[in-house]
Amino acid sequence: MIDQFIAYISQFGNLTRQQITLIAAKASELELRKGEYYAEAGKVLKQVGFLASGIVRICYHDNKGEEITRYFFNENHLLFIWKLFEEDRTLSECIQAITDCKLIVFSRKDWMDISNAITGWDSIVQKIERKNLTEVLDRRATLVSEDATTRYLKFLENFPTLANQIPLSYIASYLGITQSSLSRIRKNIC
Amino acid sequence: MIDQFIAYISQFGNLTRQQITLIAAKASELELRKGEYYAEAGKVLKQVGFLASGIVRICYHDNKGEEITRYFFNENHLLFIWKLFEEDRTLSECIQAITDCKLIVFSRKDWMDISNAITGWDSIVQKIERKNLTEVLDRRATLVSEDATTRYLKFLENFPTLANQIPLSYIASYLGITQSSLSRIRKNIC
DNA sequence: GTCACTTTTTGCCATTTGGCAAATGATTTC
DNA sequence: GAAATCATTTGCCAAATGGCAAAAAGTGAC
Repeated sequence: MIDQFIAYISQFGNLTRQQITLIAAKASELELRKGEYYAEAGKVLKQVGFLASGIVRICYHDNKGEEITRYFFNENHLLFIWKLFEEDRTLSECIQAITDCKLIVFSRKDWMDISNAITGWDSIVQKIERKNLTEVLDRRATLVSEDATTRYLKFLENFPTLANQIPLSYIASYLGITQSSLSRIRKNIC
Repeated sequence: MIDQFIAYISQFGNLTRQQITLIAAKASELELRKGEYYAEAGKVLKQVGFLASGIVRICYHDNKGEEITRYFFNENHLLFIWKLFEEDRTLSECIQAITDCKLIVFSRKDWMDISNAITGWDSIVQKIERKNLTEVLDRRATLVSEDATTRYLKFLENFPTLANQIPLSYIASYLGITQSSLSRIRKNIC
Protein backbone atom coordinates (compact mmCIF):
# COMPACT_ATOMS: atom_id res chain seq x y z
CA MET A 1 0.00 0.00 0.00
CA ILE A 2 2.92 2.28 0.69
CA ASP A 3 4.01 1.58 -2.89
CA GLN A 4 0.80 3.14 -4.05
CA PHE A 5 1.56 6.27 -2.07
CA ILE A 6 5.09 6.44 -3.43
CA ALA A 7 3.79 6.04 -6.96
CA TYR A 8 1.32 8.85 -6.36
CA ILE A 9 3.97 11.21 -5.01
CA SER A 10 6.36 10.30 -7.80
CA GLN A 11 3.94 11.75 -10.34
CA PHE A 12 4.84 15.16 -8.98
CA GLY A 13 8.61 14.81 -8.49
CA ASN A 14 11.38 12.25 -8.30
CA LEU A 15 12.46 10.47 -5.15
CA THR A 16 15.64 8.51 -4.48
CA ARG A 17 15.60 5.04 -3.01
CA GLN A 18 16.85 6.43 0.30
CA GLN A 19 14.10 9.00 0.42
CA ILE A 20 11.51 6.35 -0.25
CA THR A 21 12.85 4.29 2.62
CA LEU A 22 12.57 7.28 4.93
CA ILE A 23 8.98 7.93 3.90
CA ALA A 24 8.02 4.30 4.30
CA ALA A 25 9.51 4.25 7.79
CA LYS A 26 7.31 7.13 8.89
CA ALA A 27 4.10 5.90 7.32
CA SER A 28 1.43 3.96 9.11
CA GLU A 29 -1.71 2.30 7.84
CA LEU A 30 -5.24 3.06 8.90
CA GLU A 31 -8.47 1.29 8.07
CA LEU A 32 -11.89 2.84 8.36
CA ARG A 33 -15.20 1.03 8.26
CA LYS A 34 -18.05 2.43 6.23
CA GLY A 35 -19.63 5.21 8.26
CA GLU A 36 -16.64 5.95 10.48
CA TYR A 37 -15.21 9.42 10.71
CA TYR A 38 -11.65 10.23 9.74
CA ALA A 39 -11.96 13.77 11.09
CA GLU A 40 -14.68 15.76 12.78
CA ALA A 41 -15.86 19.35 12.56
CA GLY A 42 -14.59 21.51 15.40
CA LYS A 43 -11.54 19.38 15.97
CA VAL A 44 -8.00 19.95 14.83
CA LEU A 45 -6.60 17.98 11.93
CA LYS A 46 -3.64 16.12 13.36
CA GLN A 47 -2.37 13.98 10.54
CA VAL A 48 -1.79 13.78 6.84
CA GLY A 49 -3.97 11.13 5.27
CA PHE A 50 -3.59 9.51 1.87
CA LEU A 51 -6.66 7.63 0.73
CA ALA A 52 -5.38 4.40 -0.82
CA SER A 53 -8.78 2.83 -1.38
CA GLY A 54 -12.41 3.59 -0.68
CA ILE A 55 -14.49 6.76 -0.78
CA VAL A 56 -14.87 9.54 1.76
CA ARG A 57 -17.10 12.55 1.79
CA ILE A 58 -16.62 16.02 3.21
CA CYS A 59 -19.71 17.22 5.01
CA TYR A 60 -20.92 19.84 7.42
CA HIS A 61 -24.04 20.90 9.26
CA ASP A 62 -25.69 24.07 8.08
CA ASN A 63 -27.51 26.39 10.47
CA LYS A 64 -30.74 24.43 10.12
CA GLY A 65 -29.00 21.28 11.29
CA GLU A 66 -29.07 19.73 7.85
CA GLU A 67 -26.07 17.61 7.00
CA ILE A 68 -24.66 18.73 3.70
CA THR A 69 -22.17 16.86 1.57
CA ARG A 70 -19.65 19.21 0.07
CA TYR A 71 -17.32 16.86 -1.73
CA PHE A 72 -16.19 13.33 -2.39
CA PHE A 73 -12.69 11.94 -2.55
CA ASN A 74 -11.87 8.54 -3.92
CA GLU A 75 -8.59 6.67 -3.90
CA ASN A 76 -5.28 8.40 -4.57
CA HIS A 77 -5.98 11.67 -2.84
CA LEU A 78 -4.28 13.45 0.01
CA LEU A 79 -7.14 14.44 2.29
CA PHE A 80 -7.37 18.13 3.06
CA ILE A 81 -3.64 18.57 2.82
CA TRP A 82 -4.04 22.35 2.63
CA LYS A 83 -5.75 22.44 6.00
CA LEU A 84 -2.88 20.91 7.88
CA PHE A 85 -0.64 23.90 7.44
CA GLU A 86 -3.02 26.77 7.86
CA GLU A 87 -2.68 28.83 11.01
CA ASP A 88 -6.03 27.61 12.24
CA ARG A 89 -6.25 23.88 11.73
CA THR A 90 -9.71 23.55 13.22
CA LEU A 91 -11.98 21.83 10.76
CA SER A 92 -15.36 23.24 9.85
CA GLU A 93 -16.25 20.04 8.02
CA CYS A 94 -15.98 16.42 8.86
CA ILE A 95 -14.52 13.64 6.76
CA GLN A 96 -16.49 10.43 6.78
CA ALA A 97 -15.79 7.08 5.14
CA ILE A 98 -18.75 6.11 2.97
CA THR A 99 -17.24 2.80 1.99
CA ASP A 100 -14.58 0.82 3.81
CA CYS A 101 -11.33 2.73 3.37
CA LYS A 102 -7.63 2.15 3.61
CA LEU A 103 -5.33 5.05 4.30
CA ILE A 104 -1.68 5.83 4.75
CA VAL A 105 -1.26 8.37 7.53
CA PHE A 106 1.60 10.49 8.82
CA SER A 107 1.58 12.46 12.03
CA ARG A 108 2.08 16.15 11.49
CA LYS A 109 5.50 15.88 13.11
CA ASP A 110 6.63 12.98 10.92
CA TRP A 111 5.41 14.84 7.88
CA MET A 112 7.49 17.84 8.87
CA ASP A 113 10.48 15.59 9.47
CA ILE A 114 10.11 14.30 5.95
CA SER A 115 9.82 17.85 4.69
CA ASN A 116 13.08 18.78 6.43
CA ALA A 117 14.90 15.70 5.26
CA ILE A 118 13.92 15.72 1.61
CA THR A 119 14.91 18.63 -0.59
CA GLY A 120 12.08 19.38 -2.97
CA TRP A 121 9.42 17.73 -0.81
CA ASP A 122 7.67 21.00 -0.13
CA SER A 123 7.51 21.76 -3.78
CA ILE A 124 6.00 18.36 -4.53
CA VAL A 125 3.41 18.80 -1.81
CA GLN A 126 2.62 22.28 -3.00
CA LYS A 127 1.85 20.96 -6.47
CA ILE A 128 -0.45 18.35 -5.02
CA GLU A 129 -2.15 20.84 -2.77
CA ARG A 130 -2.69 23.22 -5.68
CA LYS A 131 -4.04 20.47 -7.90
CA ASN A 132 -6.45 19.26 -5.24
CA LEU A 133 -7.73 22.72 -4.37
CA THR A 134 -8.24 23.81 -7.95
CA GLU A 135 -9.97 20.57 -8.81
CA VAL A 136 -12.43 20.91 -5.94
CA LEU A 137 -12.94 24.54 -6.82
CA ASP A 138 -13.65 23.89 -10.48
CA ARG A 139 -16.07 21.10 -9.77
CA ARG A 140 -18.03 22.91 -7.10
CA ALA A 141 -17.94 26.39 -8.56
CA THR A 142 -19.42 25.43 -11.89
CA LEU A 143 -22.42 23.78 -10.23
CA VAL A 144 -23.79 27.12 -9.09
CA SER A 145 -24.92 28.28 -12.50
CA GLU A 146 -26.32 24.98 -13.77
CA ASP A 147 -29.78 23.50 -13.48
CA ALA A 148 -30.29 20.31 -11.51
CA THR A 149 -30.07 17.92 -14.47
CA THR A 150 -26.83 19.44 -15.72
CA ARG A 151 -25.41 19.27 -12.20
CA TYR A 152 -26.10 15.59 -12.03
CA LEU A 153 -24.56 14.98 -15.46
CA LYS A 154 -21.45 16.86 -14.34
CA PHE A 155 -21.31 14.77 -11.21
CA LEU A 156 -21.35 11.65 -13.37
CA GLU A 157 -18.50 13.05 -15.45
CA ASN A 158 -16.45 14.15 -12.49
CA PHE A 159 -16.98 11.03 -10.40
CA PRO A 160 -17.68 8.30 -12.95
CA THR A 161 -16.97 5.45 -10.57
CA LEU A 162 -18.95 6.76 -7.63
CA ALA A 163 -22.53 6.81 -8.85
CA ASN A 164 -23.32 3.20 -8.03
CA GLN A 165 -21.35 3.01 -4.82
CA ILE A 166 -22.85 5.69 -2.62
CA PRO A 167 -26.34 6.59 -1.36
CA LEU A 168 -28.31 8.93 -3.58
CA SER A 169 -29.00 11.13 -0.58
CA TYR A 170 -25.33 12.11 -0.48
CA ILE A 171 -25.30 12.87 -4.16
CA ALA A 172 -28.46 14.96 -3.91
CA SER A 173 -26.98 16.91 -1.04
CA TYR A 174 -23.73 17.44 -2.95
CA LEU A 175 -25.74 18.79 -5.87
CA GLY A 176 -27.86 21.04 -3.69
CA ILE A 177 -31.15 19.39 -4.65
CA THR A 178 -33.60 17.14 -2.86
CA GLN A 179 -33.49 13.42 -3.03
CA SER A 180 -36.83 13.26 -4.82
CA SER A 181 -35.69 15.72 -7.46
CA LEU A 182 -32.61 13.61 -8.05
CA SER A 183 -34.75 10.53 -8.38
CA ARG A 184 -36.93 12.21 -11.00
CA ILE A 185 -33.88 13.47 -12.87
CA ARG A 186 -32.41 10.00 -12.97
CA LYS A 187 -35.67 8.67 -14.33
CA ASN A 188 -35.65 11.20 -17.15
CA ILE A 189 -32.08 10.45 -18.12
CA CYS A 190 -32.05 6.65 -18.18
CA MET B 1 1.36 52.00 -4.31
CA ILE B 2 4.29 49.66 -3.95
CA ASP B 3 4.08 50.35 -0.21
CA GLN B 4 0.63 48.85 -0.24
CA PHE B 5 1.96 45.71 -1.86
CA ILE B 6 4.82 45.45 0.64
CA ALA B 7 2.38 45.91 3.51
CA TYR B 8 0.21 43.14 2.07
CA ILE B 9 3.12 40.74 1.71
CA SER B 10 4.40 41.59 5.18
CA GLN B 11 1.22 40.20 6.70
CA PHE B 12 2.48 36.78 5.72
CA GLY B 13 6.17 37.05 6.55
CA ASN B 14 8.90 39.52 7.35
CA LEU B 15 11.04 41.27 4.78
CA THR B 16 14.30 43.17 5.27
CA ARG B 17 14.85 46.64 3.88
CA GLN B 18 17.14 45.18 1.23
CA GLN B 19 14.54 42.69 0.14
CA ILE B 20 11.93 45.40 -0.11
CA THR B 21 14.23 47.42 -2.32
CA LEU B 22 14.70 44.42 -4.59
CA ILE B 23 10.98 43.86 -4.88
CA ALA B 24 10.30 47.51 -5.57
CA ALA B 25 12.91 47.52 -8.32
CA LYS B 26 11.16 44.68 -10.13
CA ALA B 27 7.62 46.00 -9.76
CA SER B 28 5.78 47.98 -12.36
CA GLU B 29 2.43 49.70 -12.26
CA LEU B 30 -0.52 49.03 -14.51
CA GLU B 31 -3.80 50.86 -14.84
CA LEU B 32 -6.93 49.37 -16.30
CA ARG B 33 -10.03 51.26 -17.35
CA LYS B 34 -13.43 49.93 -16.44
CA GLY B 35 -14.27 47.16 -18.90
CA GLU B 36 -10.71 46.38 -19.95
CA TYR B 37 -9.37 42.87 -19.69
CA TYR B 38 -6.38 41.99 -17.54
CA ALA B 39 -6.28 38.45 -18.93
CA GLU B 40 -8.29 36.52 -21.47
CA ALA B 41 -9.54 32.96 -21.71
CA GLY B 42 -7.42 30.76 -23.92
CA LYS B 43 -4.30 32.83 -23.39
CA VAL B 44 -1.39 32.18 -21.08
CA LEU B 45 -1.06 34.13 -17.87
CA LYS B 46 2.25 35.92 -18.17
CA GLN B 47 2.51 38.04 -15.09
CA VAL B 48 1.77 38.24 -11.42
CA GLY B 49 -0.75 40.95 -10.68
CA PHE B 50 -1.55 42.56 -7.36
CA LEU B 51 -4.78 44.52 -7.35
CA ALA B 52 -4.06 47.71 -5.43
CA SER B 53 -7.41 49.35 -6.08
CA GLY B 54 -10.59 48.66 -8.01
CA ILE B 55 -12.65 45.55 -8.65
CA VAL B 56 -12.17 42.78 -11.18
CA ARG B 57 -14.31 39.80 -11.99
CA ILE B 58 -13.44 36.32 -13.17
CA CYS B 59 -15.73 35.18 -15.94
CA TYR B 60 -16.08 32.57 -18.63
CA HIS B 61 -18.40 31.57 -21.44
CA ASP B 62 -20.44 28.43 -20.92
CA ASN B 63 -21.34 26.14 -23.79
CA LYS B 64 -24.45 28.17 -24.62
CA GLY B 65 -22.33 31.28 -25.09
CA GLU B 66 -23.58 32.84 -21.87
CA GLU B 67 -21.01 34.91 -20.03
CA ILE B 68 -20.86 33.76 -16.43
CA THR B 69 -19.23 35.59 -13.56
CA ARG B 70 -17.43 33.20 -11.30
CA TYR B 71 -15.83 35.49 -8.78
CA PHE B 72 -14.92 39.01 -7.76
CA PHE B 73 -11.66 40.34 -6.39
CA ASN B 74 -11.30 43.71 -4.79
CA GLU B 75 -8.18 45.54 -3.68
CA ASN B 76 -5.36 43.73 -1.92
CA HIS B 77 -5.47 40.48 -3.78
CA LEU B 78 -2.92 38.67 -5.86
CA LEU B 79 -4.84 37.72 -9.01
CA PHE B 80 -4.85 34.03 -9.84
CA ILE B 81 -1.46 33.51 -8.31
CA TRP B 82 -1.99 29.74 -8.29
CA LYS B 83 -2.43 29.67 -12.04
CA LEU B 84 0.96 31.13 -12.78
CA PHE B 85 2.83 28.10 -11.61
CA GLU B 86 0.67 25.29 -12.84
CA GLU B 87 2.07 23.21 -15.67
CA ASP B 88 -0.62 24.48 -18.00
CA ARG B 89 -0.91 28.22 -17.60
CA THR B 90 -3.64 28.60 -20.19
CA LEU B 91 -6.59 30.38 -18.67
CA SER B 92 -10.10 29.05 -18.99
CA GLU B 93 -11.51 32.27 -17.59
CA CYS B 94 -10.88 35.90 -18.25
CA ILE B 95 -10.18 38.65 -15.77
CA GLN B 96 -11.97 41.89 -16.44
CA ALA B 97 -11.81 45.22 -14.65
CA ILE B 98 -15.31 46.26 -13.63
CA THR B 99 -14.17 49.55 -12.17
CA ASP B 100 -11.01 51.48 -12.97
CA CYS B 101 -8.15 49.51 -11.44
CA LYS B 102 -4.57 50.01 -10.37
CA LEU B 103 -2.23 47.07 -10.22
CA ILE B 104 1.32 46.21 -9.38
CA VAL B 105 2.62 43.65 -11.85
CA PHE B 106 5.70 41.47 -12.07
CA SER B 107 6.76 39.47 -15.09
CA ARG B 108 6.96 35.78 -14.44
CA LYS B 109 10.74 35.98 -14.77
CA ASP B 110 11.12 38.85 -12.31
CA TRP B 111 8.87 37.02 -9.88
CA MET B 112 11.11 33.97 -10.11
CA ASP B 113 14.17 36.16 -9.63
CA ILE B 114 12.62 37.47 -6.43
CA SER B 115 11.83 33.94 -5.38
CA ASN B 116 15.47 32.92 -5.88
CA ALA B 117 16.83 35.97 -4.12
CA ILE B 118 14.64 35.98 -1.04
CA THR B 119 14.72 33.05 1.34
CA GLY B 120 11.25 32.37 2.59
CA TRP B 121 9.55 34.07 -0.35
CA ASP B 122 8.05 30.84 -1.62
CA SER B 123 6.61 30.09 1.75
CA ILE B 124 5.02 33.53 1.95
CA VAL B 125 3.53 33.14 -1.50
CA GLN B 126 2.29 29.68 -0.67
CA LYS B 127 0.39 31.03 2.31
CA ILE B 128 -1.20 33.69 0.16
CA GLU B 129 -2.06 31.21 -2.56
CA ARG B 130 -3.64 28.87 -0.04
CA LYS B 131 -5.60 31.65 1.59
CA ASN B 132 -6.91 32.89 -1.75
CA LEU B 133 -7.89 29.46 -3.01
CA THR B 134 -9.64 28.38 0.18
CA GLU B 135 -11.48 31.68 0.39
CA VAL B 136 -12.79 31.37 -3.16
CA LEU B 137 -13.66 27.75 -2.54
CA ASP B 138 -15.58 28.43 0.67
CA ARG B 139 -17.55 31.26 -0.83
CA ARG B 140 -18.50 29.49 -4.03
CA ALA B 141 -18.99 26.00 -2.67
CA THR B 142 -21.53 26.97 -0.04
CA LEU B 143 -23.72 28.69 -2.64
CA VAL B 144 -24.71 25.37 -4.20
CA SER B 145 -26.96 24.25 -1.38
CA GLU B 146 -28.64 27.59 -0.67
CA ASP B 147 -31.75 29.15 -2.15
CA ALA B 148 -31.49 32.34 -4.14
CA THR B 149 -32.24 34.72 -1.28
CA THR B 150 -29.67 33.14 1.00
CA ARG B 151 -27.13 33.27 -1.79
CA TYR B 152 -27.64 36.97 -2.17
CA LEU B 153 -27.36 37.55 1.58
CA LYS B 154 -24.10 35.61 1.60
CA PHE B 155 -22.84 37.69 -1.27
CA LEU B 156 -23.56 40.81 0.75
CA GLU B 157 -21.65 39.36 3.70
CA ASN B 158 -18.71 38.21 1.62
CA PHE B 159 -18.41 41.33 -0.49
CA PRO B 160 -19.90 44.08 1.66
CA THR B 161 -18.34 46.91 -0.32
CA LEU B 162 -19.21 45.63 -3.76
CA ALA B 163 -23.00 45.67 -3.87
CA ASN B 164 -23.37 49.29 -4.92
CA GLN B 165 -20.41 49.42 -7.22
CA ILE B 166 -21.10 46.76 -9.80
CA PRO B 167 -23.96 45.95 -12.21
CA LEU B 168 -26.62 43.65 -10.83
CA SER B 169 -26.27 41.47 -13.89
CA TYR B 170 -22.81 40.41 -12.72
CA ILE B 171 -24.08 39.65 -9.25
CA ALA B 172 -27.00 37.61 -10.60
CA SER B 173 -24.64 35.64 -12.79
CA TYR B 174 -22.27 35.05 -9.86
CA LEU B 175 -25.19 33.73 -7.83
CA GLY B 176 -26.47 31.53 -10.63
CA ILE B 177 -29.86 33.25 -10.84
CA THR B 178 -31.49 35.54 -13.39
CA GLN B 179 -31.38 39.26 -13.16
CA SER B 180 -35.14 39.49 -12.66
CA SER B 181 -35.04 37.01 -9.79
CA LEU B 182 -32.32 39.06 -8.14
CA SER B 183 -34.40 42.17 -8.60
CA ARG B 184 -37.38 40.53 -6.89
CA ILE B 185 -35.17 39.25 -4.08
CA ARG B 186 -33.77 42.70 -3.47
CA LYS B 187 -37.28 44.10 -3.32
CA ASN B 188 -38.28 41.60 -0.67
CA ILE B 189 -35.25 42.26 1.50
CA CYS B 190 -35.17 46.05 1.58
C1' DG C 1 -38.71 -17.43 2.19
C1' DT C 2 -40.10 -14.00 5.73
C1' DC C 3 -39.45 -10.13 8.54
C1' DA C 4 -37.47 -5.81 9.67
C1' DC C 5 -35.09 -2.16 8.00
C1' DT C 6 -33.20 1.15 4.83
C1' DT C 7 -33.14 3.31 0.36
C1' DT C 8 -35.38 4.95 -3.61
C1' DT C 9 -39.34 6.19 -6.26
C1' DT C 10 -43.79 8.25 -6.93
C1' DG C 11 -47.97 11.29 -6.46
C1' DC C 12 -49.90 15.43 -5.13
C1' DC C 13 -49.67 20.14 -4.63
C1' DA C 14 -47.15 24.53 -3.09
C1' DT C 15 -43.37 27.46 -3.84
C1' DT C 16 -39.53 29.19 -6.20
C1' DT C 17 -37.35 30.54 -10.15
C1' DG C 18 -37.06 31.32 -15.22
C1' DG C 19 -38.38 33.48 -19.76
C1' DC C 20 -39.92 37.15 -22.15
C1' DA C 21 -41.31 41.71 -23.05
C1' DA C 22 -42.62 46.11 -21.63
C1' DA C 23 -42.11 49.87 -18.42
C1' DT C 24 -39.45 52.54 -15.55
C1' DG C 25 -35.30 54.67 -14.00
C1' DA C 26 -30.48 56.19 -14.52
C1' DT C 27 -26.64 57.89 -17.17
C1' DT C 28 -24.29 59.87 -20.96
C1' DT C 29 -23.96 62.66 -25.03
C1' DC C 30 -24.97 66.37 -27.63
C1' DG D 1 -32.91 69.75 -21.48
C1' DA D 2 -33.85 66.19 -25.07
C1' DA D 3 -32.40 62.06 -27.11
C1' DA D 4 -30.14 57.90 -26.94
C1' DT D 5 -28.39 54.31 -24.37
C1' DC D 6 -27.97 51.24 -20.68
C1' DA D 7 -29.53 49.21 -16.18
C1' DT D 8 -33.21 47.77 -13.36
C1' DT D 9 -37.84 46.59 -12.19
C1' DT D 10 -42.29 44.65 -13.07
C1' DG D 11 -46.15 41.69 -14.93
C1' DC D 12 -47.53 37.63 -16.85
C1' DC D 13 -47.31 32.90 -17.23
C1' DA D 14 -44.51 28.51 -17.71
C1' DA D 15 -41.20 25.37 -15.96
C1' DA D 16 -38.39 23.55 -12.37
C1' DT D 17 -37.86 22.23 -7.86
C1' DG D 18 -39.33 21.48 -2.97
C1' DG D 19 -42.19 19.30 0.86
C1' DC D 20 -44.49 15.66 2.52
C1' DA D 21 -46.16 11.12 2.86
C1' DA D 22 -47.03 6.73 0.98
C1' DA D 23 -45.61 3.05 -1.98
C1' DA D 24 -42.17 0.26 -3.99
C1' DA D 25 -37.74 -1.72 -4.24
C1' DG D 26 -33.66 -3.34 -2.27
C1' DT D 27 -30.84 -5.41 1.64
C1' DG D 28 -29.54 -8.23 5.40
C1' DA D 29 -30.56 -11.42 9.31
C1' DC D 30 -32.63 -15.41 10.70
